[in-house]
Amino acid sequence: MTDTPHRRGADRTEAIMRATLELGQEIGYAKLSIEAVAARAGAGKHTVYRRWSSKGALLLDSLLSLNEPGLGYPDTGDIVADLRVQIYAAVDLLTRPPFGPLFQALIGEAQHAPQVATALNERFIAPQTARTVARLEAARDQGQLSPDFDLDLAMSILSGPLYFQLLITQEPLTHEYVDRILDALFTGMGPGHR
Amino acid sequence: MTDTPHRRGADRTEAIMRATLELGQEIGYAKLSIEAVAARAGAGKHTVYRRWSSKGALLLDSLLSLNEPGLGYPDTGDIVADLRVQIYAAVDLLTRPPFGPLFQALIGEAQHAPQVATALNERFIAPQTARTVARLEAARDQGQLSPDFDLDLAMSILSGPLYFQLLITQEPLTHEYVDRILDALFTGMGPGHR
DNA sequence: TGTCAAGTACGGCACGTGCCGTACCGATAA
DNA sequence: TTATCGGTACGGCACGTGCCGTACTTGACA
Repeated sequence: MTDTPHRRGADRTEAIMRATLELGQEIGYAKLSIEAVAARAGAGKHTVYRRWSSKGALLLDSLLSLNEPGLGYPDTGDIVADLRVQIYAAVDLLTRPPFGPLFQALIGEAQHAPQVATALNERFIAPQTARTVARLEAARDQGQLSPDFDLDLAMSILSGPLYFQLLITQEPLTHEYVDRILDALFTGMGPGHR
Repeated sequence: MTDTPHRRGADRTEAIMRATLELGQEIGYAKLSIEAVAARAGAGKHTVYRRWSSKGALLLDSLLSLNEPGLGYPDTGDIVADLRVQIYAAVDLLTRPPFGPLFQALIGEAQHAPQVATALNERFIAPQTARTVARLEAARDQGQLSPDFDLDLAMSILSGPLYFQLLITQEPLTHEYVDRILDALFTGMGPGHR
């Protein structure tokens, strides 16, 4: 079964995505070539191009293939604790190889490939955002947040600084940093402006 | 002056950076090639490679050459109003062509070119951040903010969501959005968590 | 159920193209 | 003279496509 040549369909798809992740981890996204991926997977270039229109599309599928969603998105009734669990999980994912570095490179690619940007948003960012907003909304409906609490803005304040550190300042993402953001969002910046 | 062949030094540097910005605006960063830049500038490729080690380094210099700092960073005594002016200016810069789109592409490039990332941080992000933090620090020293006000965290909350929209969700950056972030930071998320 | 022909996906190879980064050349300026 | 310049040529690499022979799948027919 393993040696049989000319396997088909999902078989090849998986082999190619696996090769993409392996090579990406070994040599980095920048040096990754479709030719090398095909060779590693024991596939022809046509087979790659038939399913993916670009290196970015291939990497996005490859990354999503190893992201198991549904882990760690609880609703215990404590909105802050639940959000902490969600965002810890997101930070862990963004940090852990091979997902983290390759995902970061994919965001980079998206900056000059609009199709990749759209796909990345629809298939990863938006669902992740939706889960957090849904949890916030539930808390608001249960009276734990004020009725005029701005869900989308809260979401941006939770996510923005994380991606800012990941993509711009390149400082490490830590759970402690997440705690500080949650503190600022829900209890304010110290006594704050006065 | 225009037709004289074999001009030297800073003359050539400026012509090459101008060609980079022109071509970048016309065809986008992804399709921009050193060869095309050299041709447009009437320069040899060697002259480009002598001064810049990569396309990213060239674009960074080109972009910085048209960013005139020192505009709109006032200290009127009103911290919120002053920050608003600063961040409006930053948003305008990030939005206005040719700077905006090319800068965005440069951040993308930085994701898989560490040297570009470092240079981008040192020569653009860090100075910008420092100005904002300095203004916040002055406000804290003057008693307008509480003594334990977290300057760096505030900076992240101000910048993060902006870059998140610019790089990830690709929604338009507006002054109104800046206002909402400032509101959240200095007056809290509605009555907020309770 | 068994056979076989048509259709499809495949691996492998070769091709032309575009851009890379380097090397060399003759011309021009300091 | 000497360093810098524009221009050109070069080898190398990866791109995306076309073609070929093979292996697998499908389904009609007996």
